[in-house]
Amino acid sequence: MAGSTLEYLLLGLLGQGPSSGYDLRKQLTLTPMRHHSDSPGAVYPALRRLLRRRWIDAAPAGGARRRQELRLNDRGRAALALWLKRPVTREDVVRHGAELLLRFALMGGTLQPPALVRFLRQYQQETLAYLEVLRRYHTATAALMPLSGRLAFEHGLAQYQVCRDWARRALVVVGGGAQGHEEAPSSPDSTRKRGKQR
Amino acid sequence: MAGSTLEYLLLGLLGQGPSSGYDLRKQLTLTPMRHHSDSPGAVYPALRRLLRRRWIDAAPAGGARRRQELRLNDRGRAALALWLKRPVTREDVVRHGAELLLRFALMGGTLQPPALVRFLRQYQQETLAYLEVLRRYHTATAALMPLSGRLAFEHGLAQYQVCRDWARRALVVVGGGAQGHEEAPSSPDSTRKRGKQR
DNA sequence: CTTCTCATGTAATTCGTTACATGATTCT
DNA sequence: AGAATCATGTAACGAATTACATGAGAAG
Repeated sequence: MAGSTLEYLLLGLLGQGPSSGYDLRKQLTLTPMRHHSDSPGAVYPALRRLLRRRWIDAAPAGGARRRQELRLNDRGRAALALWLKRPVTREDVVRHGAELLLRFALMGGTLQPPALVRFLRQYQQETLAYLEVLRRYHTATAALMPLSGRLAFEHGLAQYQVCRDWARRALVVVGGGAQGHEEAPSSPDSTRKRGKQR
Repeated sequence: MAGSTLEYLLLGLLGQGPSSGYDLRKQLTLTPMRHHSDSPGAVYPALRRLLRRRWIDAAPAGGARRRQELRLNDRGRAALALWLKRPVTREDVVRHGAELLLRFALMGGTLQPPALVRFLRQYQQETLAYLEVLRRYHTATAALMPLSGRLAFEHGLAQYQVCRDWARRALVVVGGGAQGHEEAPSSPDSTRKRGKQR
């Protein structure tokens, strides 16, 4: 029942419309943000696992070439939604940041805005808590670390600060920045805009 | 000859002094920045691979308990240095960022400052080139992406902007910020917690 | 004297990587 | 005709994860 990240990525791509294994691979190849492999030895076995679970269906596609059209079915859609709606754990934030962002990216296709807001709230909360841990550790041990170790640690710190800032901004964009629990909307600078593009 | 990231991490930890498998696991557990597992099923097999390659030596440690003291030997030191001095490729920057930072963190123990500078120069160059690719892709396709996809992509962009800023700052700190090109005024450019784009 | 921590491992499973294999079709 | 691309796979291997196993000393 589990499913790897690559499987869910393929599921999400198929959620945008039926495709073939070959075209899915091409999408993985051409996307510049490639955390995942596009090798046939990864993609095709993953697709067959999805077929075995009946999360997708295969049908020979019209055309001269040997080609299978893969299509996300209802079971697959449900499995994908279940994955997307998983709670954001500390473990996810610490060790599977890329997977979390993939989940968020794929949410737009099927889930409604409130689900995005829920995700971002949890993401923000766990990120803030983790940042606090990191900061504490940093002030406690920075003096003892060798220079390169300290710098590397500070790189990690900056990465999670970006996560925090991004979550705040994303909450504003998707419309969950103001209301909700314990966030006093009386302060007018909560919707402060920074770093707009274009 | 290959070696996994975890193996090199263990090698690096042993470079700071002999230890036992159990203590190595504890170090992995207690570090807040844990990209790696501390499970015995990962650590002990990795240590046995290192033993098989004769990169470390084992000796029963004095004391009442059953305990092995593992010690990095010359072959292991050479293998670690070889790994640390590997060139920074685009592939590394795109898909193995955490491994790169681990390499940098472990450099402080054995390599000299010029090696750190070389690493950071390559890191900076590849990061800048990759950022250019990402930026181009972003301006070309941002309008077509769904909202959550666009936001996730911008998260990735911000991550690599942090990498760029960190590399610049690290170069200044380790003393390689002046040569080559660009400026290096002695004024501390505390690029704190904000990556902005033009 | 039982429980906790120390300290080391094994087994089953899963997945990704690398490399190779195979035809068919389109291009030149 | 030959090369490139399309389109799908397989095989061998390495490594991580989870869960379980074991025995001994320390602590209450």
